[in-house]
Amino acid sequence: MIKISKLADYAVIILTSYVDEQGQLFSSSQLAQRTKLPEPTVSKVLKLLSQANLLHSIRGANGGYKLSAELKNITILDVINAIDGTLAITACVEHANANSEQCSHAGSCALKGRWNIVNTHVANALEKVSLQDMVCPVNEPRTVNG
Amino acid sequence: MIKISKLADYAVIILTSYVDEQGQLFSSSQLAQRTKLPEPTVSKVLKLLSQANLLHSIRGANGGYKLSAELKNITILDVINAIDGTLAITACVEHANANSEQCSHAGSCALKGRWNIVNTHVANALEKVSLQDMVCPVNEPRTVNG
DNA sequence: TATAAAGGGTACTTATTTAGTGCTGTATTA
DNA sequence: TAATACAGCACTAAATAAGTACCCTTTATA
Repeated sequence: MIKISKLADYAVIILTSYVDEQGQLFSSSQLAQRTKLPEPTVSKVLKLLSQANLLHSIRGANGGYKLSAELKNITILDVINAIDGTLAITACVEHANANSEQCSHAGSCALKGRWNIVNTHVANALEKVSLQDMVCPVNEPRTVNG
Repeated sequence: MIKISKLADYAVIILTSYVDEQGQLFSSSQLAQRTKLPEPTVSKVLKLLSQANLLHSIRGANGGYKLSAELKNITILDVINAIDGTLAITACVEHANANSEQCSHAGSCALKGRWNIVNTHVANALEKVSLQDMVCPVNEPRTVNG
């Protein structure tokens, strides 16, 4: 099954919880409360998001996290890259990115590098949806060109 | 990490191995030899592909499998659907398809149903790539509009 | 008509991946 | 300097996927 990890799902929930207070600073415990997700998990996600510069962190007392950009400028692809690392649809693509090697079937495999096409297509698709798109009401007209 | 299952990967390898003999009938052991994949696994994949009508199976002695359609008319989405069931990017989408229920965070979750947008985009992306696209040489010009 | 070849289905075991948790360290403010 | 909050690392447990084995059904051919 091709699916997005739960952590990436949580990340979207956490980030979109800023929707009406996009300049605000929230601590990890506040975000856990607001999203009703377990705090240790929220904390883990927040760390990953700040490493990827989707959130800006402020340490010390009264610290917390705030958005580095507006929700409309953060894409689902950004979030997935932040949580799971670079998008890699199959092992072939993964290895190709990591160490320029072909997979173990390279010799007999007619698909050499072909999965990259699929990977690019999926990345493009994920890049077309912003977090703002994820949060706006269903009955509100939107334009997302597939 | 968002990735395609190995079985789906194998399925693509197996199906594309027909490329120069698209009308031919091959037994599972022949296909295992040709693709250099383990026979039990090939056999498992073949069953799934024939259940999804991507392959037509012929039972009995001298039986085997042959393509139900030309490679150019089979998409990556078809293969993934055959192997993994209907594409469902997140648990939300999965449940929505299965039993019309919202996920456990539905009450507090601002994303209700929104993952469907992403799901649709990814499905569209996967539908744009055919097995023929996966097999033709890299240096041969192709047109795949992302 | 018996036998062998080949697909069909199911269930089980093992391996891999992902999720979740906890502990310790560092920075900052009151 | 004490309290608060982020940072990083490592470990455990749970879920998922992969691989394998077994027995059943179908059909061609001797």
